[in-house]
This record gives sequence, structure tokens and C-alpha cells, in this order.
Amino acid sequence: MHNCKDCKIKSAAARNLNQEEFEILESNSVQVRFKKGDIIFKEEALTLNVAYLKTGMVKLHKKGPSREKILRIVRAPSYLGIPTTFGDKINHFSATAILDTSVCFIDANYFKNFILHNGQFAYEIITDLCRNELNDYQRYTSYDQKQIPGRIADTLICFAEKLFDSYTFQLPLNRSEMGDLIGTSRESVSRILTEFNQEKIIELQTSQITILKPDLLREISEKG
Amino acid sequence: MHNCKDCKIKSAAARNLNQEEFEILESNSVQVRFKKGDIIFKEEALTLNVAYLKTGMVKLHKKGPSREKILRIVRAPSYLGIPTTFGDKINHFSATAILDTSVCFIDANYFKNFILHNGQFAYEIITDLCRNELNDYQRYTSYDQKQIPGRIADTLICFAEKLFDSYTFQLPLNRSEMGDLIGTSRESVSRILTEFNQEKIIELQTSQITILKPDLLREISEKG
DNA sequence: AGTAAAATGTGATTTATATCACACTTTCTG
DNA sequence: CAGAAAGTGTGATATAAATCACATTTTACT
Repeated sequence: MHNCKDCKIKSAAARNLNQEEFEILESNSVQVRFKKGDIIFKEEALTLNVAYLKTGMVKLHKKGPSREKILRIVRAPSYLGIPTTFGDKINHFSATAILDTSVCFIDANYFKNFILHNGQFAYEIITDLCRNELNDYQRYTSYDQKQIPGRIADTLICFAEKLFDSYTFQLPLNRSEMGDLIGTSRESVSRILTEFNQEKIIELQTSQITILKPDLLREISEKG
Repeated sequence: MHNCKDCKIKSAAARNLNQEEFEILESNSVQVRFKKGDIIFKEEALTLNVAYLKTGMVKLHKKGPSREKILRIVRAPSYLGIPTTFGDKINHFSATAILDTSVCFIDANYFKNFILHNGQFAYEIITDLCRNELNDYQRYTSYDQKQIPGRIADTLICFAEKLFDSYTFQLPLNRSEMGDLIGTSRESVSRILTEFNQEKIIELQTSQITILKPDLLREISEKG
């Protein structure tokens, strides 16, 4: 059986659980591995679990009127489906691994009990939800008002600084998914990346990216 | 002094408070009235309060790279600033009354204590945050992929069905604010509304709107 | 009530980006 | 490792919506 108490990548919330609660957690959760491309949970399915992303990277996405929309990229460690568990019984979005990933599924009833009986646990879940909301507002406001080059510049900087901690990285999304994330077509993504490459702002080899001039990217991002 | 315990428009969370907690709430909150156009709290200011919208209607909005972005319209009763209180010390968005409004400000420390010591209270706050997040995802996905007529159709239906419970209502936003909400220019909003009016889908008198053909609007909304 | 200020409507023009079409390249898979 | 399938690059064209410009209407104010 897995050991949650000594897990090195506990959530901020789980750090507040006591001995007894850890035992409950351990016997009411399972850890599952997913490969890049695997679906972790699916829009419109019923949820009975809270998903906690222990390692790897995931896209949260949902069906839009004309195509798929990527809501947000999540890097481990992080909860994946709190809104999808407590906002409605049915998932309003899907989660798909974009890197090899391991996820702990926690029985929603026990998770709920932690919220009800452990104030610190609940408080950490709330701050987590709040921070996500603020991030989302920030991102949607930018995407809403920036033109495509600005959105791509944003995204590249975010990937480097928030997701990979490195200016060289393997893009975890293909051009079409990049389009779904920032709200444009795969062709436009392609064109702008080529342009950035020609202007030596980035070095591009299909999906391997090196950001050569982060400051210039930031400038493009700010100008919209 | 105001009376929270017998308040008829308590939040779902507050319904779980006990006698002692209501006394704490009563002596650590104030009720303030705002007129249409008044700022309730402002982006970049420090927050020490949770705002609860008791009556009226409010827009949550934030500065974007080129203009103001309206994040969401809130109808009473509802909390206004939970993410802004627990996500960061500094407000990431502003709240402005779009109708005459009354707001209760609750000392954030006491509010936090309710979360820590009253599990049902915390649970209700969490489900509220989750539902908002799901709504936001839904809305942003639509706006992202629909053309302007579809977004306006969406918005009109939402105003009628979610905010005013009536197919006749006074638009609480001017054309420019409508643009900030759906991500377009005031001119485009104006043009589309005129068009809907000419096609007798709505009846329009400046800011007085009657939806004549809700089904047609819904169809326009779906087609994007 | 009368004037100033703000908001709105609407045509003409420009522009960013979608779409279409197709060649090319990378990656899977047996 | 060969062939198929998926993904990518890039030109040509179409188009939705932004912007500009200005007349008109509505609202606010003393």
C-alpha cells in the first residue's frame, strides 16, 4: 500500500492532516500512472474522486462551440479537479497528460470530510482555488486584449519561467494545441513561431525551443 | 448595530454559523451602500475585508494591456472578493456597482477564523468558489470561440435569464462596457444590437431591452 | 429648462487573422 | 526500416471586426 504520510510531494493542504487522517487518506486513495496523451478524467463523466497531480504535466480542456479549448496547463504538484468535484457532480472539463504523469485519486467523500473537520486543510484548499482564479483572470484578460504575437510571447515566457524553469525546453503541446490554448489557429501559431525564429528571438527545432531574447519577448508581450 | 443572525439574505456559508460566531460577525462587519458607478474596492489596493454583496449588482473588472476588462457581473446575494482576499494581499481586480447596491465588509481575519473552525462554513465557501470557476470556464470558452453576434446573443440571454429573470430589462452596462465584457469595441456592440433590433429579435430603446425571440438568440449563440 | 458633456449610431477604410490548399517533415507502427 | 499517418510550414485569398471620423441622441448639471 502507498504511504501518504511520508510522501515528499504532499499538497500544502495535506501537510495539515494528522496521523488518523493520513491513515484514512492512504486507504481511500490510489496512485495511477499516465503516459503523454492519456486521458485522466473526461468532461461529462461523473466524478467521485479528487485528482492530485503528483508528478508530470497536464492540460485541462473542454469542448467549445467550434473546437477544443485548453483552459490551463497544470504542473505537478497540484490538485486537478477540485472545481470538477465540488462545483457539480459532472465534470465540466477533461484532464489529459501532456507528459508522463502520476496522479493520486482520492475518494471525494473522505476529501470532503477533511474539509469539514480540518480547518487548516480547508483553508489551504481555499487559498489554492483563489490563486488559480486570480491567475486565470490575469491570463484571460491578456489573451483577450493581445494580438497573436503577444499571446505567443506570453505563453513562451510562461512555459520557460513557470513550467520548466529553463529557457530551453521541449514544447509539450503541438501547434494545434497551442492554438487551442491561446485562441487561434495552428497556422497562425506556426507562422509566428517561424517569425520569432527568423528574428533570432527564439531558436526553434520543431518542438525544441530555446528562448534567446527573453526581454524582447516580454516587450512583444507588453505591446500586445 | 446591524443584525446578521436574522439577516434574510445570509450566504449559504453564513447559515452554518452558531450564536457565538454570529456575534463575532456582527461586531466585525459593516454594511455600506453604494450608488451605481461607485467603486466598492479597487485593484492594487490592500484588502483586509471580505465583501459580501447583499443587494444590487456589481461588475468585477481589471486593467488589461489596452483597456479595461470586465471579468464577471455579480448579482446579489454573493461574495465579491474571496479570491482577492485569500489569493493575495493586494486586489487583482476592482468591483464597481452597476446598480444601487449594499455591501457587507467582513474583517478578513474573522472570516478566516470561520473557515478554520467551522467546516460547514468552509465547505460552502469552497463550493461557491468551484461553481464560479466552472462558470468562468464556460463563459471564457464561448467568448473565445464565438464571433461577436454570438457573444452578444449569449450575453443578452444571460442578462435576461440569470440576472433579471425577465425578458425586459434595463441594460446595466453601456455599449463600451458591454465591449469590455465580451472583448470587442463599443462600435461593434452598437452595430450588432441595431441589427438584432432591425431583425425584430429584440426591441431596443437605448438601454431598455426586450427580447422578442429568445430561441432565435439562442440559435445565433450556438452558431457562434 | 438649457447647455455642456457623455454616450451612441453608422458609414468608409484598414487590418489582423482565419481559412484554404498543398508540399514537406517528423513520428509512429508493424 | 519502410510505409502510413500525423503534424508542420507557407503562400494566396477571404473576411470579421477594429479603427477612424463625425453626426446625432441622451444624460447630467446648475
